Amino acid sequence: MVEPFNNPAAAESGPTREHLLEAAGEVFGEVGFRAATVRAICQRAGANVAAVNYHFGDKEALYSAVLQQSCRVALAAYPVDAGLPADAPPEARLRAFVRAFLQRIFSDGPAARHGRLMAQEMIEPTAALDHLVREDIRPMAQRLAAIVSALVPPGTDEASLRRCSMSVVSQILFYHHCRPVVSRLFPDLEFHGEKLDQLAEHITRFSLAALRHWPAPAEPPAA
Amino acid sequence: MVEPFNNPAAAESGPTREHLLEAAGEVFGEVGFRAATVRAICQRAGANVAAVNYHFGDKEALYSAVLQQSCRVALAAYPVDAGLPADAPPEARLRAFVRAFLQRIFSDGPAARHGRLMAQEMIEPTAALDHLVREDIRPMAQRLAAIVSALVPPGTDEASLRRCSMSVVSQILFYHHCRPVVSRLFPDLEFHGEKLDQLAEHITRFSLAALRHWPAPAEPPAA
DNA sequence: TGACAATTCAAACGATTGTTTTAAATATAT
DNA sequence: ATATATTTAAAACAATCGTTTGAATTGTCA
Repeated sequence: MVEPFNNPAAAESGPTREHLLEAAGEVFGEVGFRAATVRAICQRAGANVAAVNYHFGDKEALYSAVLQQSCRVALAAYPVDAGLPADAPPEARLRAFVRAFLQRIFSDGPAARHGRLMAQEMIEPTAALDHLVREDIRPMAQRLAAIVSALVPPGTDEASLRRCSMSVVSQILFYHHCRPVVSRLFPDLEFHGEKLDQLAEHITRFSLAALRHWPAPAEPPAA
Repeated sequence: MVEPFNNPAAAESGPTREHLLEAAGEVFGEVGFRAATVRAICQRAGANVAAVNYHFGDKEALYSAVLQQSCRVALAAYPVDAGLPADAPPEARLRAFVRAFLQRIFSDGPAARHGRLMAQEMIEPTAALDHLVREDIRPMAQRLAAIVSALVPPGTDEASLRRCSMSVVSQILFYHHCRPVVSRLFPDLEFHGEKLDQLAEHITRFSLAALRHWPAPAEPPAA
């Protein structure tokens, strides 16, 4: 056996594999999948150039492993409900959702990598995205939908509900996805500490104002 | 003279240069700056491999030219105010702004390229972004700020105003920037014709509901 | 037409990419 | 300790990249 990368049991072996995952997370997050070179990753990991192919098969398999691990790390660091009971008022749950999401994206630690990786995945989707949407993003979207559903008038149709959910997340993701433009337009903006909390508060208030005053569903046309 | 690319007067010479701009717009829009190869561009333009360096100097200069031209094309195809008088009611101006922005991004024609190029510029900003922010994005941001300013209560502070503007554009850009995830979550969503108008209407209503009731009373944070 | 500039072309250059090879080093088990 | 399997290491591979070169071609004006 000279290629342990397809051995599921060996997936937790050796420190080199861990170092590669760590280094690859940094490099991929900094320059993206395509611009990242296995040589740069291996150098940062203190490993040989052949280490990636030996431990993971090829560059893309390493990237896939990085993406899934970074998602786990980010969600573990900043849980969706931030320790809030499921029966808390929807306003509080929305506020917690927005805050945790922003922190997950703008944190300094390794949790921030996931945000950068996802942003790059939006430009050049890889096969790893399907797995991620199925396992992590869809459940999160359903959680938000539940919160939004408790805020809009009862009987709001499904399509409006989905669009309202997206109006909420869009405000969160915007500052991250469009950071190059945002920081050029407003160089004084910051995205950590108290400033991040203020941003979360703004998004929450804006969304609450819209959702609370969302027009009641129109009368369905008689069939 | 064997390098006409730095001759401003020669910038409008020959059909090859135009073909290169056209082909480069397509290729850059499809795969991004880094993944695009000058060979692919030249092949699509029916030109020699050396044509890019001859007419533009290097690959990045060609990209810069493409980015600026695509911005002009997109703004010409879908103007910001959509032929609306400046003294129209702010609600109508917001609706026109949102609609034109969405159409600019999701159009099928060459105007759509600009959206894709900008999305990639968010991931890997090039030197061309500074010029673009200065010349096109900032004026557009100020137009939106004027509309928003007419909708929120007078005396709203500058920071809130900026954040509200961003809450509006964020909803527009979201569907474009996160399309890989959105279309995996909701495969039935479409972004053209009537569906696009409905989306514009949603974003307008959501934003109007929020802005008209700004500032919304914040829920006291859960203890 | 003839001279000169502008443009195109095939070919190659130098650098970098992901990956493979082959052998040496290390760990593990008998 | 010996044999076996696992892991590391240096070197090279084949492919592709942006760019350059120098000659051939085309266009232009006297």
